[in-house]
Order: sequence, then structure tokens, then C-alpha cells
Amino acid sequence: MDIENLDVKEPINIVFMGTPEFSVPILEGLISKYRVRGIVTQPDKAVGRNQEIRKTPVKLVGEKHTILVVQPKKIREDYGEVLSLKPDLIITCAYGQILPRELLVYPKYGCINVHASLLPKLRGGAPIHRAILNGMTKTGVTIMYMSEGMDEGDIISQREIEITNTDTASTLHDKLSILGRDLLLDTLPSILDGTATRTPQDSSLATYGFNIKPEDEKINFSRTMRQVYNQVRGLNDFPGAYCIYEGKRLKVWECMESSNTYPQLLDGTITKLYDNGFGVKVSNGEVIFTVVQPDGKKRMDAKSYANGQMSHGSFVGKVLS
RNA sequence: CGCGGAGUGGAGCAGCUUGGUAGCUCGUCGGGCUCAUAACCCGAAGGUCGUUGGUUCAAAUCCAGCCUCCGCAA
Repeated sequence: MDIENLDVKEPINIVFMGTPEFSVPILEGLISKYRVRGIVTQPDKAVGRNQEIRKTPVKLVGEKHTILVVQPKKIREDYGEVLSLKPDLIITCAYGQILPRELLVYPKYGCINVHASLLPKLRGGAPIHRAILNGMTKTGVTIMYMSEGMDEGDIISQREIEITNTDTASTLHDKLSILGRDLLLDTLPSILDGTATRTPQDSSLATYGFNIKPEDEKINFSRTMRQVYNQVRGLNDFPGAYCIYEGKRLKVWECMESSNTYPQLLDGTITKLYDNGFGVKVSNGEVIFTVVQPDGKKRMDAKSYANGQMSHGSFVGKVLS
């Protein structure tokens, strides 16, 4: 651990608040340079088929470094324990709950947030997925002072990154997480010495990236191949896009755009088999599904899936919905 | 006890209701056709049907337990 910051005359109390995997590199980076007084994360929840209780990724980091971890059920009401840590600076990153005013006004250096978009674009809970779903070609991270509104606070610093044509929500997530860590570590000194600038957001330019809803996961074949392609990679590898084949859910993990067109076919029709999968007709052409996952099965290459379906009878010509 | 699906040659599946000599689409290997080929033709290898026990003359198939994998919901 870098101990230079432990030598300051008045060591400051930094409290980190975060929950999912995205927060982990950022917290790890913070710990490597600063003393973290405490960590706030969502309560452990029962998840999975067997209702296993699982700790949040951030909590695991806290335990690894033997840092105090608190897990208030509702931070809006149950913020006393956090205040008792006497935070001089609160850093949040994908915590998952709205902070009450009592917390926002307490720390001497304020409350700052690491957000995975170039605010005021994509305010909300799913900026990474939405960036790809929306077909954007660049995004980034923003560090901002928190306000009572949703991601509306004054901007301190931003860093941009290109979204490549092969990026998925997963790869972009990892890149932004690292970018966020680096930007935070580069920005913190100015926050602590008071030289940080604050630029209000132009709310007239705001867009929103709300959480993914179940209906966002269903593929609509009457959309364009670009839209379908973006949907598949934008939801990879969580929670995944899907369609319906023969009444059963078929997740589509990977696909590619094709140059063939089938104007005479219904949208969603399985057009033909390819070496690496099978084609599906969409409004303006065809997409080729390459990695899929039927209900109750592991993900598999689409060619294998097609092979299996053909032992039931025809496959090409069937219509997905 | 949240709901549900699935374990069959290397891959993906059918067969199970109405027990009786293991099938399909691929892959692999050999041969052929071809200027050539991921295309086509001929042939071959490869399976204790997840596991344990039960019923039966006979179990992939029926019954019970166990192990493993997965979808949904949270």
C-alpha cells in the first residue's frame, strides 16, 4: 500500500459506496492510494436457484482489505451509521440507492460520484448497456459532485472512450471501469486541495439510460440489422437478448450483420445455414446468429443448435418471434 | 423447500407415453469426383444411453434415491 497519504497532518475519512463488479477496480484503485475509512454497499441478497445468499463484489473487496463494511437496507432512513464514520469525502460508484440530503451535505469535501457516461448523456442506472443499444460510437466516464437529482450534479472531470463496432456491454463495462478508476485517481488531488472546478450540466442536452427492462431484451425482427446487432451486443453478456422459437426462449449471445436480403420473407424467418450459424431475416436484410442458448441448455454455437433442431424436421424456413 | 428444462458415440439432438438387437444433422478418418473447394458421391471408426438400486425373461425406455448442468423468477 502507498502510505504517503497517511502522513498528512489530518488524515481524511474517505467513505466509499458501491455495489457491483463495476465498482471493484475503482475501489481497489482508491485503496491503493488512500486510506478508506469505511465501505457502504447493498445488503447481501438471496439470489440464484437455491436462494444462496451472496455478498456484493464490493463487500468482498472490503473483507479482503479488512475495511469496515456497512450494509444499510435503506440508506434514505438508515444513514446514521455512515455519519458516525465522520466522512470527509464520500465517493459513490454504482451504489444502487439514492443518498439522502443528510449524507450529501455532511462531508467537508463533498460527495462525488463516478458515472459511466459523458453526462448529461445517459443519466440513470444502465448507461453502459444503453450506450451500445443506442448505437453510440463514443461514451466515457464522469466524476461529479452529487446533488439530490438523478445524476444531475456539477461535473468535475470527464474522460472519453470510443465504442468500437465489436464492443459488447461486457467489454465496454470493463474498459469504463478502468477508465473510471484512472480518472478518479487523477481527479482526487484537485478535490482535496480545493482546486477542482465544477461545471453545471446543461440539462437541455440530457438523455437517459434507464435500467434494462424485460421488454428491452426481446428481439424485434422488424427492426434493422444494425439495431438487432446493437441489441445483441448491448445486452451481452448480461442479461442477454432473446427471441422465441417454437414457443421456447432462445437467447442470442452473438450475431453478425449480413449482406444478403430477402425482401419476400417474413421478418424473423430463418433464411439459411451458414458455416458459423444461421441467418434470420430482419426488416432491411439479414443477421447471422452465431452463438445462442436455448432454454435450460448451455450456450452453444448456432450451427450446433441448428444441427440439433434439424433432427426434429425442418429448421430453415421456420419463423422466430 | 420459489417455478421449470436437461444429462444418449467428438458437438447438437431424436427415441422414452404403448419396455424387446441405438437413430438424425454435423464433425473426424479413408477413398472418389474436380483446376480446386468449406460443395458433391462412397465407405469406416467411435456409445457401460449421468450414477446407484428396484420391477421384469428383457430397461435408454417403468419406479425410487443421488450427482451434475441450465433457463425463469428474485
